[in-house]
Order: sequence, then C-alpha cells, then structure tokens
Amino acid sequence: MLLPLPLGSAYDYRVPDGMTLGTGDFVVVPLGNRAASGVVWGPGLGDVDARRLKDVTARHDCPPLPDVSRRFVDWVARYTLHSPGAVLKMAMSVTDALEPPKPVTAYLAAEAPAGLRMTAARARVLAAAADGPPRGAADLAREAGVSPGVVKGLAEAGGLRALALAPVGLPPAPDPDHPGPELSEEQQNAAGPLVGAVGGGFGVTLLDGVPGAGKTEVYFQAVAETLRQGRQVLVLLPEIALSAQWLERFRRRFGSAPAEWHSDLTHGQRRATWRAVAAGDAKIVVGARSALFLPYADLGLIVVDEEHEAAFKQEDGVIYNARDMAVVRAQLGDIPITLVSATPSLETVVNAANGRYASLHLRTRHAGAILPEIEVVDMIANPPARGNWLSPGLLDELGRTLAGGEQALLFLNRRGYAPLTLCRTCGHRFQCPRCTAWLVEHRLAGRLQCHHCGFNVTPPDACPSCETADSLAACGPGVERLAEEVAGALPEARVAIAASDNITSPSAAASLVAAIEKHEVDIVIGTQIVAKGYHFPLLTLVGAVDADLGLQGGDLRAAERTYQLLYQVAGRAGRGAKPGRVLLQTYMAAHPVIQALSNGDRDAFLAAERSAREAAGMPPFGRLVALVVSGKDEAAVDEGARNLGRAAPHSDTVRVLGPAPAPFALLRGRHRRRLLLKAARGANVQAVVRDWLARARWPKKVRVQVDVDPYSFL
DNA sequence: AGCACGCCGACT
DNA sequence: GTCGGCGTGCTC
Repeated sequence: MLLPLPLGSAYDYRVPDGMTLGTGDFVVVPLGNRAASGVVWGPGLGDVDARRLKDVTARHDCPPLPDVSRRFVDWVARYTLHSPGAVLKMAMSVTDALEPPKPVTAYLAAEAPAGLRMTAARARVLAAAADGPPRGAADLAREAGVSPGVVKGLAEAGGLRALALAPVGLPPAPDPDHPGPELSEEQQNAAGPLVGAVGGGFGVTLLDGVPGAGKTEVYFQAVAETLRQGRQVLVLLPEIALSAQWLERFRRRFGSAPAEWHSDLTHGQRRATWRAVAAGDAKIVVGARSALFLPYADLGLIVVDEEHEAAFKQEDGVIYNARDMAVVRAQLGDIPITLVSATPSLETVVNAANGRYASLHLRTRHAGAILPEIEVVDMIANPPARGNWLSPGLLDELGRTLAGGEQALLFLNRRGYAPLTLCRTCGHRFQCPRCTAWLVEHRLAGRLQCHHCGFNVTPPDACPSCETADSLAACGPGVERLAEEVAGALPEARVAIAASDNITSPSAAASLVAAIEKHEVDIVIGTQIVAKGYHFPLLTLVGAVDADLGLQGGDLRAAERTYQLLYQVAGRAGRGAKPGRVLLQTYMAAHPVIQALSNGDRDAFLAAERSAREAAGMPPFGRLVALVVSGKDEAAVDEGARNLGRAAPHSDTVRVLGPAPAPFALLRGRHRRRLLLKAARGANVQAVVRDWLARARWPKKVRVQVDVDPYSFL
C-alpha cells in the first residue's frame, strides 16, 4: 500500500475477509487516528509484525491506477531521490475524485399542493426559486437567507420540484476530422512522420521550426491521428494559464475544447477531469507539468510544446523536469513523444544530433510571412536620455510604427517600477528582511515588494535609516517605469503592461490578447510572459530594452536562456503580411549571444555552447546534482553543510564543489548553502548521492533538498 | 502531509 | 497557576 505521503516506503495492511483487492486499486486505510487513501502497490513485504497490521477499510469505486502509472511513480522517485509517496501525491492531487460524483439535486418552484403550510422562510425560498435556473439546496437557502433545512422540508412537502443535475460535464469530444486549416507543403512534410509514428511504439521526435512556421498545426495532425485510434493525448505547455490563443487554435482545428489541467481550475473541474482521464473519457488533456502525473487510462501520444522552457522544471516539493520525465513516461508507455520548439535546448539538440531523437525542421514562416530582421543597438554609442531607457533609435522606430497603424512590443524582463530603491542621502537600500533580495517598487500597487517571498511594505516618506524626507530614489527600470517613459515620449500611444502582476489568470490573458487583436493597444510592454506563443498580425516592431539582462551571473545556462528568450520575443514581430523589425538594446554588442541573434546564426551559437559545455564536462556531457541545505538557524545550517562537505564522495568520476552560500543565501527566512556534485555522464549519481546522504549527519532542524539535474543555480 | 506529544513565554 | 507557540517524531 503506497500512501500519497513522503513516507519513505509502502506500508503493509491486512485485507479483511470478503474483500478482494488487485494491484493499483485505490483504497481507504486507517493511518494513525485518521483515514487516508492510497494505492495497492503489490503484495505485502511482511517486514512489520503481523499484530501491528491494520485492516484495509474499503476499496474506492474508481478504476485502478494503471500499471504504467505505477511504474512511472517508482521511476520518478528513484531518479529524483524523493519518496515514492511524494511522487504518488502528484498523481492523486484530488482525493475526493476517488468516489463517483454524488448526483447534485437542484430545485425549482412547483405548483404548491393544497394544504402546504406556508411560513415566512418558505415564502422567501419560493420567491428565490421562482427567479432563475434550478439551484442546489445550499445555493437556494443562501439566496433566500434561510437554512438549508427549510429548502429540504419544503421540497419534501411538495413545494419544490427536485431535479437531478448533470455533474460537471466535459466538453464534447474533439473531432479529429473537423476541417482544419490547409497545411503548406513544408508543414505536410513534417506532419507525415509525426502521424506515422502514432501507434508505432516509443520514439522521440524534435519538431524544430522558426517562430510562426505553424508548428502547432503540424503536431495537431499527430494529435488527430491518435484520437482516430481512440487513444488519449497529453500536450504539455509551460504556462497553461497564458495559453488563450493555443486553446482557440485547438477549438478551430478540432471543433471542441480539450480538457485543461492547471492550477487555475475550480475544485469541481479538477475532480471531473481527473475522473474523466482515469476513465479514458477525456481524450485530450492540455496542461502544465503536473498533468504528466494524471492516471491516463490509455495514453497514446505526448507533445511537449516549448520544450526548452525553464517552467517545466518543478523547483519545490519533488524536484523534476517535466520535459525529461515526459520522455520517460513515453518510454514506459511505449508511445511516441514530440518535443516542440523554435529554440530547442542544448540537451535536445545533442540528442537529435547523435540520433537518439528524430528531428523535423520547419524553416519558413507560414503564409508567406518572413522572419524579422534583428538589429543591434549599441547603447554605449547611442545612449538614452538621462534617466531613460529607450535609445533615440528605438524611440524613432516606435513613432514610425505607430504612425503606420502598426503595433509594437517592448520587452523587459523586470516586473514593477524599479528593481531597487535607495536613499540619496545615506545610501540605504530597501532589502527584504527574509530574503537576499532588494524590494522592488510596484508603483501601481503602491508597494515595495519582495519577488521571492511576497513580503511587502508601503514606501515610507522618509528614509528609515537616516530619516531624511523625500530622499528615496528609484534605481533601474521595470515595465511600469518603461510605460511612464513611453507615455512621456508618445502621449497618444495606447499602452498595455503585461506582467504576471496583472496577467494572473487565463481570462486576464484572454482579455489582453483580445484587446491587442482588436488594435485597442498600440504598444505592449511586457515581461517574458509575452515572449512565446502569441500571434499578433499587426505587431511589426519588437524592442528588447535590456537584452543583456539575463547574461549576468554565473549560471550555466545564462547564454542559452538569453538566446532562447530573445529569439522567441523577436519571433513575435512580423507574423502577418507586413515584415517585422527587432531592435536589441545592449551594452555588450560583441557578446556571442547578441552576435548570434543579429547574424541569425543559431547553429554556430549552439556549436560554441556545445563545445564549451563538453570541455567543462557540464550537462549534457556530464551530470549534476545540487544539494541545498536550509534552515532558520544559520549556525545549524552551516554545520550541516560542513558535515555534508566532509562526507562528500570523491572519485575519478565524481567530485563535489562547496558548500557555498546559495545565490539567495537567505530565502523566506531560511538560510541556504549549496553543494554541487559533478559526475561523468555515465555515473550512477543516484546511488552515489543516496550513499552520501546515508553517511552524513546534520542537525534535525536543517533540511537537505536534492535536485537531480539542477536547471537554475539558485 | 497531519496529528500528538512536549517543553518554554504571556495571560484570564 | 494555565493556554499555546512550534520543534520533533510517528504513522503499517
């Protein structure tokens, strides 16, 4: 019996007489003094005294967790060095979905039978029921301002008619043969092998195409083929909440909506979707990384769109990369998987180059659109006005674009107004008390905010350190400040800010997208949330305000990520009839990333990146495991980190760097130290780390977190 | 993850 | 004198 808790191993329970259980069955068991739901993982191990065993309470009325899902849970647990129970928890995220939905009874006003006793409360219920659709007892009672008992009593007395309400339904099944858009010859050539792979067992294909090439329509062909074969499809997107246009495209192609899986669902939707996936009724699921762990009855195809995205890396709880685990899931299920990107990760490029993955290329934009020209604006030679961030060249282009009735996007990967506030008199800087981070001014919200823990304060009138009034200065730009600069330079321009602060839900994203599509916006000023996926035909100018932003810091993937992000942003320009232009503002015009972008030479950039990683033995040519030691007591954390460092394994294939303070040495009030294990490509890092952790000792109040294949170095 | 047990600060 | 804070330990 595996419980969805971080317990270390499965627990044994006795099966009471008269109950038959099979592997994968969902059951209720007593745990301590409460009841818990878990999954039958196999026969008991018998390593616990039989007298201590408790009886299984009941079997849930739902399909068992399929064999593939169970093997997947075990595999992910072994790989990530987390407990199987913690991984199972991700597959059982809606516990009350284990029981069939109770039929919901709704009530509507009925012809009052003779002799119905009327009270003031009953009259209010009847008045409420007479107006509007049939509602449940609780809703009706709330509206009438009475207790639910009154509604029940009235219904029994015949004053209300009861009606069985259909449980939360799924959208109608997508139709693979719904007429879709015509594919170009290049698209058809790419779609052929993808469609051919459906039903043919495990295989990974990279679909690599320039932005605007119509990659989505290409993999939709494989989705359609899988639907025709009656099997389920999973499409993973990095940020499902922002995928309004993707969903619209899906609806156009298949005549119906897919089942969605992300954090923004209501409880009822989660429940219904989980059950429909388990029953095999939900034929296509589009979701964020957690959708990978749903209990698919018969999964036949996985697509990972924007496979290079860092958002696929789960950074808390069980730390895993959904793209990599999706490949594993496909292998265990013996089904094809397609990785899609305009800027594939180096890992994927290397796998494609050495033949482990097949690859398909789309080199031209769809419908005759051409790729934008990318120009470098050397900010040393063309500085902006003092206190501003837009170079004269970019400002001119903005004006020209607007005058031509077109739209522009200014990209700056910084939320808020200014990333740092300091006192001009004494130099005091506003820092988060719980994190190693400055407080970011959010002028629209009137707050100084920490982007890591949510701490925020009202900006004071006087410096808290030297008490000088009106001495605080905003340092550096954020999207809000950029909007202010644009408003000053181009007062007629209609500006919209797009950052995670104001685009918090799929509906917020949808309304912004609609406003841009209807040309109610001239200039979009956004963070990375506008970088990917969107298609705005009138958008012809993209300005990257601070192209160098991601290049600072010693992160392994800084160059790769900056290249991907800027290339994706550039790809928003010129997707319609008119050609686009892209301006990259930089103080590092000679940097290889900037050069590669302006020369349009992705292959040379990847080759250079690849040989640098190979020479350093870094991924994908070597393996990394990060250990983060954290706790509230700094001395205890240091002690734990030192102990781990002393116990660290060393061999000719493995070495350990650190401990060193993590880049965020203090995060949410916890002190953090990092150790990094670097190993040869073929090394069994899991075995090495497991052995290491078993030998080392650290204070109990200190937590050691394992991150296999760390993505960011924070 | 919950939940209980246990040992030190501010209250009716 | 108690209520309650969360550190620590346990759940077949």
